Order: sequence, then C-alpha cells, then structure tokens
Amino acid sequence: MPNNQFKKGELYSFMTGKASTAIARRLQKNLKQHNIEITVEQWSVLYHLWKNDGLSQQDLCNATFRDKPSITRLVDNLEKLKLVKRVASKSDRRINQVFLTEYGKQLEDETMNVANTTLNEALTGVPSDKIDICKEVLQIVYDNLK
Amino acid sequence: MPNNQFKKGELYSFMTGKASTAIARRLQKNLKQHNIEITVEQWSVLYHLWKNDGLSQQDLCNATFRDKPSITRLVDNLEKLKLVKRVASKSDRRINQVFLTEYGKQLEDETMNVANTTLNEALTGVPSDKIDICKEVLQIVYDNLK
DNA sequence: GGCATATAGTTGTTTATGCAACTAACCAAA
DNA sequence: TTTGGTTAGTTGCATAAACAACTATATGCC
Repeated sequence: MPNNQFKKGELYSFMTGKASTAIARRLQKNLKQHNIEITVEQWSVLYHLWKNDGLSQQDLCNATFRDKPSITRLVDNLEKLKLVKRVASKSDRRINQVFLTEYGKQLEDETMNVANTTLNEALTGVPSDKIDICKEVLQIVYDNLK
Repeated sequence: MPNNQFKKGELYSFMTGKASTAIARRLQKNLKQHNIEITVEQWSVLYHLWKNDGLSQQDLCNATFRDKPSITRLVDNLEKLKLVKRVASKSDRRINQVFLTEYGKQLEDETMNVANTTLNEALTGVPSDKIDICKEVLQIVYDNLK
C-alpha cells in the first residue's frame, strides 16, 4: 500500500481542520472584545488589502483561496460597512479594483495587534523549529491539492 | 516581546486554514466522483458514528468540534438522507442517540476508501516524521484554544 | 417534595461557502 | 471585423456556521 506510513485514524483532525477552526473562533472572539465589528472572513480580505491596496477581486480569490462568488459577497459586505470601495479599472473594464476607505485603513493597527495576540495564544508552548516544520507540511499539502 | 520567535506574516495561512480547506474540497470532489452524495461535513459526523454508533448529539459536538445547532441541522439532513435515525434515550429523555441506518452502515467501506485516498493525495511527498510533528503542533494549538 | 441550576436539544437570524449558470469585456486568429 | 475562446465578476440555490434565545428534562440542595 503506497504512501501509507502514517496512522490514518489520528489524521482526520487534519481534514476537519479543528486547529484552524479554533484559531478562527478565538480571533473572532478577540476582535469582538476589542469592539472591532468584522468577521474573520472579512479580516482575511482586509489583511491582504492592508499589505497591497487596490487588488482585484480575482487577486483576492487567489490570496484568500476562496472562489469568485465568495469574494463578490465579502466585498459587498465590506462595502456596506464602508471599509472598502470598488473602483472599475481604467485599463480593463472587467476588473474591479478594491480599495480601502480611510476608515478601512484606520482599522489596520488595532486589528493586526489582535491578530498577533491571537497567534501568540495559539502557539504558546510550541517550539519555533516545530512551527517551521508544521508550516512546511501544510504548504506541501496545499500545493498537492490546490 | 514575548513568544515572538516566528515570522508572523507567513503564518496567517494557519489562521485561514488553507490546507484543511484544500483537503475538504478535494475530499468533496472525490466523494462526488464516486457518486457518494454526502457533504464533507456530513462525512465528519458519519465518521464518528462508524467508529461508535449511537453517540448523542452532544457527543458529536465534542467529536467534531461543532456547536449544538450545527449538529442539530447536520443530523436533520442526515435523517432526510435516510443515513441516520434519532432515538430518544431511555435513561435520559433529553438525549437523542444517533444511530446509523443499514444504508448508513453500507456507505462506510467505500467512503473511508475515498477518505484514505484523499489523505494519500494530500500527504504525498511529506516524510512521516514531519507529519508527526505537524500533528503534534496542531494538537497543541487546539488544546491552547479549545 | 419543591425550587434553583445545569444540561440536551431546537429555532431564528446573519454570514459564509460551493457549485453552476450567467453577463460583460477582452483578445486572438481567420 | 467578426467569430470563438478566455477572463472577471455577479446571481441563484443549497448547505453550513456562529451566536443568542428558547423548551424540556434532569439533578442537587433545602
């Protein structure tokens, strides 16, 4: 039996993503406690815009590993919250560039502090060399399947 | 700055759970290709029932790391599909035990084969000692936050 | 026994996901 | 320049998630 060097039964928590679910819930809770009224999914879009404002919706699909309808609706909701604004690209009228509003930009510092705190909570007691290996494994898994 | 021995920027894919999302999508695709008409979420419930038939809904909450309303509705849908049946517990009338139907039992072998295949696809090229470390890290993260 | 509290499960509402089908705009080849 | 294929984005529909509020049953303490 090829590639079967692992105990499967213990591995299904991989599939069900309990760790990343736990992180997402904790981040949501921490955001709420700081009165930052966005969802973790909205955060994941804003995170990429804070690094690189004006990304297209397709760019956001690639960055967040979501499909196009998901991004359409996340951007819809972010627009309703006055956090971003769609701007039609001059060079290609199919493309919407998504830009942060002033309000959206203002949210960056506090929100990223909350995210960093959450990550610290998650990784308490994990040696950094093991974090590196875990990251590496998850990257290979992602590359194998994406 | 405490507990800051890692590069945060690279770690947000942890939070967004890209690897586990990729696994779930591939499993869904593989199930469909084998004409197994269940969702991956339904699979995660059935998986625990195959190991231990007759679990309560609360047991399923704990096993799958979902909240009670989620399990209520997943069991609703599994009942509609004639895969499981709720049975009120004799000893405690608050409790619903969830039992597999014959049809639900029949699905086990082929479905678990598909799940195992999916896991092999995901873990291709990952040495088993690194899988163990990754599992260990994800377990600590889960324990830190659950 | 009776009351307070805890536990098991359900329902309502909002948000998000996945897939398929669709429109609009772009591009390249005849 | 028209036609056929590709890319960007939207809409419709079914399933699922998180949170809060609710009902029903059980338990423990007086």
